[in-house]
Amino acid sequence: MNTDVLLDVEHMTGFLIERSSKRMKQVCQQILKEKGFNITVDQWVVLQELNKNDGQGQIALANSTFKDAPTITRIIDLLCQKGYVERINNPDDRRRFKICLTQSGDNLVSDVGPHILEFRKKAYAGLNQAQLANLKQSLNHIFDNLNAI
Amino acid sequence: MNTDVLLDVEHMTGFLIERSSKRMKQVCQQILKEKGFNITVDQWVVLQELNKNDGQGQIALANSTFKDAPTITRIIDLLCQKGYVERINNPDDRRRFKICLTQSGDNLVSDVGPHILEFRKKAYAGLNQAQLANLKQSLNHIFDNLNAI
DNA sequence: TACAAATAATTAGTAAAACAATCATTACAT
DNA sequence: ATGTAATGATTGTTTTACTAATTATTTGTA
Repeated sequence: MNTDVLLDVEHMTGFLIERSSKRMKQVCQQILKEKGFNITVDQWVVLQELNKNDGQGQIALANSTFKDAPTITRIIDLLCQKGYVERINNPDDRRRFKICLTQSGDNLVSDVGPHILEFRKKAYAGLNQAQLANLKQSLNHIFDNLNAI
Repeated sequence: MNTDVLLDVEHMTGFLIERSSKRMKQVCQQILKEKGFNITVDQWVVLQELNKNDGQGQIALANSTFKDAPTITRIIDLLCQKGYVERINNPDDRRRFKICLTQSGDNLVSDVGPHILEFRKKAYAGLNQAQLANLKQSLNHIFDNLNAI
């Protein structure tokens, strides 16, 4: 196997994407813990999506958070246990739940939100709008390439 | 919470990084499965690192693959079971193992390698060297920002 | 209407990630 | 030289990801 090929720019990119992704999650989780919030980053992502669009079914929630159905089931289980979310029966389709933030969940989103914004500021410090736009574009390009397979 | 702030460029970037990272792993895993290789992407990452630098201890391996020590322990366990890797006792320091590719592991790396290179071609198709360099730079910038916290 | 296909959600099993705690061994410091 | 700290690896627990299989309900069709 050709070591030169393995060590070039293309080789590292996938690793760098995963590394940044992991580090962002690690630091974000650390902040949630320090501030005394008893949720994981993935649970936060779901709460935030519900805050934008409450009452979604689990499949819709899975799509909008890029998680799969079993994962959403378990995250919702945990968020229900913690009282941040409720499964509401949908009379129009008894297979489906409406997942809704409780008052407690709504309050949590309001409390956590500012810390997440502050985290993002730190994460993206020193990158200008053009660089961020390029970053987004390249990431979407790779994502689209892989969806076409 | 201000929805406008949540929906701007900065907001989405973290999600896009994670989404691309996940999709890359999904597609890569799918290729490994289709081609009949009985390893996970994370196991491949470790094998590949050993191919570059054989005989590392587990801590070194953890650092070079950006995984933590317990994760490496378990990945090495699985790779040993499959016969691709061996834990060699280190007489200089009896706390430490040398993790070494077996002949079978070495063959596997040679067999898998070309498929991974082909995968990368597809993933990065349509991005030129400058765009890839910018992507790397921005990802490293974010990573460095978060290591400074 | 009845039967088959599709959909929403759940369950089970394995792998990986994070964290904390533990154990053995080595290094250091007085 | 002995006790303490640091290091390498492992184990345990919880959460997430993926796959496959299952259940309940709805849709579509013959």
